[in-house]
Amino acid sequence: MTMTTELSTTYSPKESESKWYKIWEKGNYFKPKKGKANKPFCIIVPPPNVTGKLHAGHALDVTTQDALIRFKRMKGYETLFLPGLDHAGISTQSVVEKMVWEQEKKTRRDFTREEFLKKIWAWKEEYGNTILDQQKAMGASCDWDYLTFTLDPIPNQAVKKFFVDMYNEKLIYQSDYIVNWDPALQSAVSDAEVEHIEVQGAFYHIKYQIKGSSEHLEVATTRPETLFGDTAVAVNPNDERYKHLIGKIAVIPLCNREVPIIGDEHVDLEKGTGCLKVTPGHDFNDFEIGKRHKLPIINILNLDGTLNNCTMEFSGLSCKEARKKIAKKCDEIGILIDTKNHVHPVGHGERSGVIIEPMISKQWFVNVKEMSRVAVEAVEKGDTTFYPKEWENTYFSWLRDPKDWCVSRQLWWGHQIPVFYCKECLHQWASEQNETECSKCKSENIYQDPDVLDTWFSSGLWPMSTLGWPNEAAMKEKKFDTFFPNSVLITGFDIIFFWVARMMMMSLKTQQQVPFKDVYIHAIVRDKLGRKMSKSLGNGIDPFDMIEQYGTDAFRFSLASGAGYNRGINLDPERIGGFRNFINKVWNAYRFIQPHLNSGQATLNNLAELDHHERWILAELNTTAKAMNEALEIYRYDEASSAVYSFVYDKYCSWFIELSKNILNGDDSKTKAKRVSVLKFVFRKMLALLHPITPFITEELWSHLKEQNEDLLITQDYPEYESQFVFKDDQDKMNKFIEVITSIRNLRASVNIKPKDEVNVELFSDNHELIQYYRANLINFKELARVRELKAGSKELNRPNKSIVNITTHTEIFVPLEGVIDLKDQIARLEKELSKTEIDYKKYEAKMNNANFMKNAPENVRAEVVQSEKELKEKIKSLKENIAQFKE
RNA sequence: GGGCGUUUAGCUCAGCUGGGAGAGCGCUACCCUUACAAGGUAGAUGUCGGGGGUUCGAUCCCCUCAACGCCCACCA
Repeated sequence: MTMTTELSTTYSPKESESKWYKIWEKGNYFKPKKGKANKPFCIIVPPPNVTGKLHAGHALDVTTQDALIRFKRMKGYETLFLPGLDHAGISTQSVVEKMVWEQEKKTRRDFTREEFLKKIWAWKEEYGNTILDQQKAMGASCDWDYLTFTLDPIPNQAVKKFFVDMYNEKLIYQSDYIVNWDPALQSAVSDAEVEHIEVQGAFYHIKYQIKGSSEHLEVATTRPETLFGDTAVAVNPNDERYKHLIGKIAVIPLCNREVPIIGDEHVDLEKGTGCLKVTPGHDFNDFEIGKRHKLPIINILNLDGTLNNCTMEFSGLSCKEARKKIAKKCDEIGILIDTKNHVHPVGHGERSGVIIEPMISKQWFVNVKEMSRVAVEAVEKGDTTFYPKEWENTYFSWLRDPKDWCVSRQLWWGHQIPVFYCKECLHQWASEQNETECSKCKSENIYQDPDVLDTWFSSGLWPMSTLGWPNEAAMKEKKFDTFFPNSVLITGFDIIFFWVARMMMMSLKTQQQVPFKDVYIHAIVRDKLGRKMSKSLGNGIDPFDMIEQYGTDAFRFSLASGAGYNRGINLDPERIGGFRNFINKVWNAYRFIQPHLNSGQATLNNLAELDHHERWILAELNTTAKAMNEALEIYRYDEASSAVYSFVYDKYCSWFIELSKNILNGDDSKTKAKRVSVLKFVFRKMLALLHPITPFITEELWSHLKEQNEDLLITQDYPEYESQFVFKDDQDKMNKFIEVITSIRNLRASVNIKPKDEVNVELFSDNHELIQYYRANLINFKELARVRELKAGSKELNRPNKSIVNITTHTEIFVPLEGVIDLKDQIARLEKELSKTEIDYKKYEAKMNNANFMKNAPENVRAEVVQSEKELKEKIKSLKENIAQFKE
């Protein structure tokens, strides 16, 4: 008895999505298991910020990573997809500070450190997991038992170990150095966290008097307010204009401090006036000049960026206000010579958005010189490969010119720096333990460095710490040796410096090997007009809306179809709608075969029994499997998607299902059973091919198609290329069949024959094999082009009189008509075809007549040209003969 | 200032080591045909940014110009 369930004509994603995710997760399907490939495969999720909400970029992360994980899992790899969360020091602390201010009108300084950290932890517990739920909604097949937070004990242990080892090697050092100071955060930040933005400013030309002389220097500066910090004036030693002044004394306006005039090559003769005020405390270049000339350093700023008490009546003002007032005052006393508009780049805090002030401050630095050299070498040697390869340049450009990494942050939320100070003997030491007494004098009067480490310090150790390093028991439990190095890192290009480079350095330093074999840099998701998604533009696409509207599978397919070696994906919700339709197509293909399922088998026992169309669809399936395997191996999700899309739509649905209808509706039960088996066999393979990209609908349909003893689709074998399914001749013939059918349909449409009305068709060919083939396919012409009677014969035969005609290579298609035929129309159509064909033909003819081509072109190209030339010639002959006939 | 990238059908983009240009969406016409109107059938559209070169042959390689975008860079 055939059991049929009523199925809706449209697929509704919601139910199957939540259903299958739970079944997979509860059934431990996401856990690493040894499979037939007997190799590990591990991807670690770039940990999203706990402040975060899933955005389109994360959705792309999940899609590309999960598709690969599912693909490899099906291929029998021991797969681990490792999830995590990042404490994101600055962002998270800021969010909580803002919240506390709104709720209690208090700043963090109104609390003790412990009290405030408690608030952040509470916040993290409450909101931190939403993004994980969203990843689950995207279908991420992570082993959630591996979930790691960057502040968990093991990452903390990793951070301490790395820091202490580096400290003891003197590769981490403390120094009074000029750093990027973020006045809003009141913390140092690293170079990578500074964004240079072009702003409209001005060059102020100010007169600096020379002591004991009537001469003066004209200094050009964009920052007159820093003149209180000037400790020299510099000119280029080769500058004829000023050379004679070197060694003399200049007097700083307003404060009348006397400073030397020095010569330094750094000064550009062309820029400004060629005369530079040197402020070593607040400018990176000046700091270097100061070092070279042993100049004193004067700090003129408070930690919040306002001017301090070295600045006379200007103290307490912001730089911006002070600049205005100082310029005004200089003007009043007649030393402001000129003000010129000037557009120049100014560093802004990546997180805070405020202007970064270069300031001298005692901070911790990592000496990255050697580590970056090793990291560059590893990629040059190919230990790690970037896809697409061009991104290696970006990676190199950062690491080949390394600056020491400022890692201390004056924040509370993060890994506290494991350095201790003794108040008694002033001893300083680093330790992985929570120290209670001085390691030297045993005094208990000690304290730990209050600062925390840059968030990227713990992120850099992520591939190791998530797998248990440096805790040996944890490493064993988490199978460090199996999953490290990871197989591939998938992320966006915006964090190549921040993250990829640091992981490379820190892994090579601690493990003497690279952290991952491949790095796939995916595109940045933009809106449909190619603009960055941003709150201010309001053009953000919320993944949850997309899932709600179109279903996760459709959303994943859209992202996959846009993910190749490109830099941007312009995501248009309408496109997702298109893929939703595709998903629905799969659903309906299932609805078509569903009533017949019981009469067929899931396996094909005897390939020799298969008919032409069955061999054809298997060959097409095989081609698709090959293309998908190859594409996914090299992160060409776009190619994989388009291959499977075209197979499902253009091969299976448009032709194979159509060609199966007469068999399924017929009486020949043996033929029918065979056809159902093939439909089922191919459908099952098709689901497997699709599964990595669209896991939910495929698992849903698999549950209807699987045998009782079979497990879920997520564990089934991924279809591979198989030589037994190569049927080249059937593919060629089928292409011919499709061409002729299309041609008949075209003729019907050209004279408005109703879809229901039948026509007679006569085919004339110069190819005997084709004639036989057409004759054998009578029933299919009937089905697909509403043909009543089909004659196929040699071109030697007479053509029917009143007909409409199309000409293809090797075949003339005649549809005899009863009524009046518009000869003009007919001739026009054929002549259009003729001229097109002739243009084509001439190209080939020219080649054949080109001795150089015949001499130089490779054999296969030549053969192709010869073949095409022959076929086009034949077609032209047909066209001409028929046109002549109609003109008579 | 340095570097990278992009420019192909109305829109978004493929086009692998050079052999004669493709997809999706959109558009037009006709169809509710017994899997699917979230559908079917047929159809239109390209000086492959401009110019030059290499080659038997260039969307693809080289040079050059142009437009757009991104990244890096010490605020004279």
